[in-house]
Amino acid sequence: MGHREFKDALYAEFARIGKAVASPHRLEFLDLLAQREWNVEELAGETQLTVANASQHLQILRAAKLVSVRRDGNYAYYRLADDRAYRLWQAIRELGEVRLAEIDRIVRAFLGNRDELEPIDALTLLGRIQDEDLVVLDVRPIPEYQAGHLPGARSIPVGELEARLGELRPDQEIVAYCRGPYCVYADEAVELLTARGYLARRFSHGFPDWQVAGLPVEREGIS
Amino acid sequence: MGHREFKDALYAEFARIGKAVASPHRLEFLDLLAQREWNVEELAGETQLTVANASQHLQILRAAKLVSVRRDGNYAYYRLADDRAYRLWQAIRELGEVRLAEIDRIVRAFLGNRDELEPIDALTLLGRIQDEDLVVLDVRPIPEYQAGHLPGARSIPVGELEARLGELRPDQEIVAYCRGPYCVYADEAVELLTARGYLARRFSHGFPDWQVAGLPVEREGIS
DNA sequence: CAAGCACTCTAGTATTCAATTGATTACTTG
DNA sequence: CAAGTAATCAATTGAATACTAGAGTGCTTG
Repeated sequence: MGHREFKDALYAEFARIGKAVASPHRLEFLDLLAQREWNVEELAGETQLTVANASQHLQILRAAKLVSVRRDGNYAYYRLADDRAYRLWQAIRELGEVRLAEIDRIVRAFLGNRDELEPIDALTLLGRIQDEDLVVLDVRPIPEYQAGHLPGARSIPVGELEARLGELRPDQEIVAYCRGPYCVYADEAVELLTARGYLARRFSHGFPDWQVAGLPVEREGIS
Repeated sequence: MGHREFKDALYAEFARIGKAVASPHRLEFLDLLAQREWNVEELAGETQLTVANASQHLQILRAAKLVSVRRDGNYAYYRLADDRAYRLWQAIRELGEVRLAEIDRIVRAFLGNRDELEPIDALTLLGRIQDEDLVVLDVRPIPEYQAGHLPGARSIPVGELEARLGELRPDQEIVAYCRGPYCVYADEAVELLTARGYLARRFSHGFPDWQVAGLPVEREGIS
């Protein structure tokens, strides 16, 4: 084997990982799988793909060792293989921030200007997480909250927030978070809360970023 | 714009970055561009692609904002856009290590068992880099050494090493490094040096990893 | 300003990939 | 063990991508 054949074989192997993240649907899968484990039907429903198509994308992610699967009866539960897989998605996201032109245009077209929401970063939030006058609010769907959440966070999925406003004290500051920096749930929650007179901000990132940074997490139990 | 259209547009944008790293040749380009800036002909020669083909791959990397270009007369000099681009390649490489089965098989088929070469990590090397009885040896091609190297490193490209053994003192320990963990130059150097009775090891990573970790680097000048 | 050079673009072809459809497998439960 | 369900596989279609060859662009130099 010559130098060239060696390099070709090596880079071809790495490119299998690259190919795995070359599809929009597979990137969305990674973002979802970072929240909790999902079975194929759930993922297909969440992303509006057919089950067969979702399954095939999952095979590709699995072949690249980005996700792993656990079988339980009829169900196949997929999850991220490890932190490295999430770091790859993080690296792509961070590069996306450079592409401000396109991505910011897309985000703003949907959300308006997010800077007004005064995002709070992880370390600042960590420092204040025990404060009595601060409520950390997990606005993701309940299964994702159950699979892991910020310490002391309360769960109110964004769709139920309006109906459950009574559970929140107007004298407390609220920090909402969701799946990640490009997830809109927390933005929608902050917008609603602010309109109703609450002092609300969003955590700049999401639960998986918090977790992969090695910060403390809580599991189980609805508050 | 509905939730789904928003997400589709967003992930499609991120997938452009994923697609850019879905090709073996483009990954090799990233590895090379992390060493120094190259013009199109040089890259095409190094990777044995046609100039037109290399140019097209570079356009794709540029569109994904992974590389930037500087024009000087007839020449177009390409370089990595920033550290984030290298971190993406790092993330892919680290995931590759999980795929031990295939990649290790490829590496071993070419290099034999590398564990015998006793790699030294960055922090250990940093601690000993001033030692009188330690020589840090950059075995990459000279232009890459000139574009930046470890502090105090001496440049002997691996192809010239055998002829220039007289420049090395047998009583000094030698740490060789090259482009990165999957570059073979340092392995070949260590193999040659060990066979000739020198005490030689390889740095576990490469110059770009050292640099992106924020460790000190030197530029210019051949020693 | 003509010739040479580095690079890029355009077309054309071969290949690979994505999504759909329908069939099949693997497991569970009555 | 038959029926039902979740997931996967196989085959097909159309779209996207990779590579080549040749033309074209823009800069430099005699």
